[in-house]
Amino acid sequence: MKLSTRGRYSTRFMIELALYYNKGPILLKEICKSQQISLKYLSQLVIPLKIAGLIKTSRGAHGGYFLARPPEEIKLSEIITAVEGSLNPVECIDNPEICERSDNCVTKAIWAEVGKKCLETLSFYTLKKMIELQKEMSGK
Amino acid sequence: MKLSTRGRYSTRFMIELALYYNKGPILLKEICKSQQISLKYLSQLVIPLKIAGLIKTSRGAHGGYFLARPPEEIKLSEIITAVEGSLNPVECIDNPEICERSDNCVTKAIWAEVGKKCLETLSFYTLKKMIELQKEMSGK
DNA sequence: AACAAATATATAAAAAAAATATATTAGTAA
DNA sequence: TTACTAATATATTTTTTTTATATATTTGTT
Repeated sequence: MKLSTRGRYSTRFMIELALYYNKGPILLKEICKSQQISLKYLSQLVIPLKIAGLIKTSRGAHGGYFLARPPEEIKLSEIITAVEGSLNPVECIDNPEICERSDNCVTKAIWAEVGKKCLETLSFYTLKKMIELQKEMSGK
Repeated sequence: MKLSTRGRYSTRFMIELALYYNKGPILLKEICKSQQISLKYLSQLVIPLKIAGLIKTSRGAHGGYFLARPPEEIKLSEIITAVEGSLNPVECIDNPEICERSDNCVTKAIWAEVGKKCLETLSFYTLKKMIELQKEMSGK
C-alpha cells in the first residue's frame, strides 16, 4: 500500500508548475534541479501527465511545460491515477476477469471501499488548495 | 498503492481460521490446498501474524493453527498491518527522519490523511463481519 | 522413542520499480 | 532557412522488492 516515486515525484512536479502558473513555460531541467529528480526519469513521468490532459508543452527555444488548466481545476487524484493507474488496492476490481471468485468475494468488496476512500480523499485536494496549505504551514 | 500477496493471502488464511473457530487447530497443509497458496510461503506469513498476537499454534501430532481471539475481536486492519506494515502510503509519516522537508510538507499531510482513511475502513471490518458478509453474498 | 508439525534461516527466482542512455522529432528565433 | 533548444520516443540497464523454495532445527504429542 505504498505510493511509488512516480506518484510522489509527479505531485511535486505539478505543484512546481502550479506555483508558476501563467508565467510562461518552465524547463524540465530547472524543475529537476529544484526538486532533485533525474531529468531522464522525470521526462518519462511527464508523458502520462500529458496524455491525461493535465499539462501542455511548447517546444523549441523558450519552450517548456505548463499546466493545461488552472490549479484550482486539477485534482491530486488525477495526477496520481495518471502516473500510477487505479487507486484500487487489488487488480480484480478494475479487471474482474483475472480472478474466478471475483463475483462473490467479500474481500474484494472491502478493498473496493478502501480504493473509493482513497479516491475521495485525493479528489478533495486541488493544486490550488495544496499551495494554500503549503503557505499556511511555512508561514507559521 | 497496491496490496501485495502477503496481505491478500493472510486475509484469506485468517478467514479460513475464523470459519473453523473453536473446532480445534487446523493444519497449514489443509489451508494451502483449499486456498491454493504455497505451504512454504504461507508458513512465512504466519510468523508476523503470531507475533502480532492474532493467532496461536499447537505443535506436535494433531497440532495446527487457530485464532488467538474470537472472530469478532480481530480487525482486518490488524491483519494487514501485521504482514505489510503501516498503511500510510509514504515512509516519512512513520519515520520523519528520512526526509528533511518532513516538517512543513503539504503532501505529507495529505498522504497521512489517506493512510488514516485506509486504517479506519479496515478497522471497521472484523473477521466475523466478513464471514457474515460472505454468507449474504453467496446466499443470494 | 518415534513421529508430526511448527519455527527459523538462508537462498534463489521472478517481477516490478527506478534510473539511464540514445536517437529522433519538432518548434523558435535569429 | 539554418542552427539551436528542448520535447518525445524507445530501448536498455540497474536496483529493489516480492514471491517462492529449500534445508535444518526445535518442540510437543501419543
